[in-house]
Amino acid sequence: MKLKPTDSELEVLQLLWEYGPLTVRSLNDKLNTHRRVGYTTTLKIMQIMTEKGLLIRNTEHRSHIYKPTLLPEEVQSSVLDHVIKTVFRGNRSTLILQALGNHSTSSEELEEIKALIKKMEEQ
Amino acid sequence: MKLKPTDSELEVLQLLWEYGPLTVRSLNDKLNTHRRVGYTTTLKIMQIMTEKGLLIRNTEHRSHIYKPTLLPEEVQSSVLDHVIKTVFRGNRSTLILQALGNHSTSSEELEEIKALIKKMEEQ
DNA sequence: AAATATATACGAAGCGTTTCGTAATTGCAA
DNA sequence: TTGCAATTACGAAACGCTTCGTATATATTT
Repeated sequence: MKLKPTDSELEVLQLLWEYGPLTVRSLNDKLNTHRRVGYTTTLKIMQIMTEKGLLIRNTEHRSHIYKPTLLPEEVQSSVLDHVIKTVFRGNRSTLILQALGNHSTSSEELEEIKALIKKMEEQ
Repeated sequence: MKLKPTDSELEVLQLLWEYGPLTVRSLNDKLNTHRRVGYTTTLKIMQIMTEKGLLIRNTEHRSHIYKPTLLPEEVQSSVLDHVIKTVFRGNRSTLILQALGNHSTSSEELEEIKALIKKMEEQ
């Protein structure tokens, strides 16, 4: 899967993943709790995302209801692959070490990661 | 640091980090081993990057010599922060688990990561 | 049913990136 | 020193994203 959603598109996806399918109106309302965006701007972006296949919409009623075609994990993994390729010269572990090293990670997170490593080693 | 280099800009940076300071000519040559790009295209991109402060150039000689202003780690960390914020809802460990989980990681990489976790726990 | 409100559709402007053609400049060689 | 080759500078076109105004369509309300 070869995706590179824009930041605006990601905002839309995040909200739809969090709240479930929404109309343009309600999604725009939620967007506007964070930053000021015009209704028709949001409409246009969601229409383009639909053309691209990022969203599908139910047009039975007057207010169309939009939902993502992809799961968060699918988009995350696609973006991650792209970043690894372009920013980390294809070196995945460098990315992991960067993410681990440059910031304080809580001990719960560390435990979680250790557990996953253990599981991977057992295979 | 708030950066979001384009893919073209990252290509340039990667080559400069790998080979050291270069003229437009030689960088463009290296680029063209991978894909076809016109000389003036590369020139323009590097000029814009200089305006942005991503590169600095030595103009003593006729052929200017360009080099990055930032280290790979600085750009990596900045891009990573942005991805974590926009794609992973600010959740760093989700990114790490994704990077670990979705692909086969070699046992050397796993050892490297385990070592880093150990070091972090000891602090 | 007519007026009003709300939704979608359409089109265009502004901006940044990429691309390249062409002009201007500079160094080197004949 | 005149001409050629290489380099930078400039400008513009094409494209995609974001933004919004306006037009059109569709409900709802009075």
